[in-house]
Amino acid sequence: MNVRDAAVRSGLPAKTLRYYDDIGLVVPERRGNGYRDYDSSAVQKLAFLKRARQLGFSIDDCRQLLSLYEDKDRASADVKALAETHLAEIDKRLEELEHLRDTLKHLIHACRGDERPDCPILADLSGSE
Amino acid sequence: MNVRDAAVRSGLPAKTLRYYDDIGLVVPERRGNGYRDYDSSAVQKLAFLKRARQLGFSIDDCRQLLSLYEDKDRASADVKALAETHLAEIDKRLEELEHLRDTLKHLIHACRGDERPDCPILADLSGSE
DNA sequence: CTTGATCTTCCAGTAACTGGAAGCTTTATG
DNA sequence: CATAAAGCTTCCAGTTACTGGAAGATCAAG
Repeated sequence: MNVRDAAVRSGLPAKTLRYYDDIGLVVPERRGNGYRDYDSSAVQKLAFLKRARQLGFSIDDCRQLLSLYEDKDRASADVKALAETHLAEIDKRLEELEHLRDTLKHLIHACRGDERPDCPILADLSGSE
Repeated sequence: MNVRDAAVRSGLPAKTLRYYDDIGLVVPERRGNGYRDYDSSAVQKLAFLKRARQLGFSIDDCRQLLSLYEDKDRASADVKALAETHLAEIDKRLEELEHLRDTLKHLIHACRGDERPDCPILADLSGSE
């Protein structure tokens, strides 16, 4: 099947399929005319990737997940370890963002937001607390 | 003062100062030998930028914040509006990440993580629920 | 046979730096 | 004073994961 159809079935843009081909993530067969030819297993991998990306896994993580997915002798422990590492990163990012949000909320709350120039937000940024 | 000293005082890497110069964010004077020459007001702006970046503002936001900072006739409402927009983006990102985290946690919890191949994480990714 | 839709590759741009190379200037040392 | 080390300069490439667009080949329809 052509790239467009594979794109529709996998839910990814055709551009992304070409990109995944370029980086060797999902490499389809080629027809005589040079067109990419995706079979159902390729489409399945693409859908897998879409979901994995939605879960925030990096392309590198996806590469490993994909090879675990295809390895019928895998240990689920390896998958779990990958996911746990990823979860830890998300948790870290969450903490950072929450801290950011709290600080910002605090500053915004303190700012009158009128036509006068004095502003606690700018004061904080300029380090003059 | 040279780029290194300005870097130390502002808390940013010298590379970043050169970058900020390139993009016209903080453009120092130049000495006869071509060396950048930062004065204390430039260092102040750099420190301001460091803090603003720490709060997650984009470079574009920083540009506006900086011009508001320098505009003594500014309205604090403008600063507040910028910050509120930024806060909304952070809140959105937080929701997304929290959703991610919950899904991942759920999947990880369901995975035995032993040497056997069956794995709910891969099952979810492959769409076979 | 021509038109229009798809396909191909390749280049550039995104955000905000960071690392490194090649080369000039200044500073420190013998 | 000569020289070497340190610090400065510019410029190019790489990072992440695509995305947009141009130029050109191919295919399907009428």
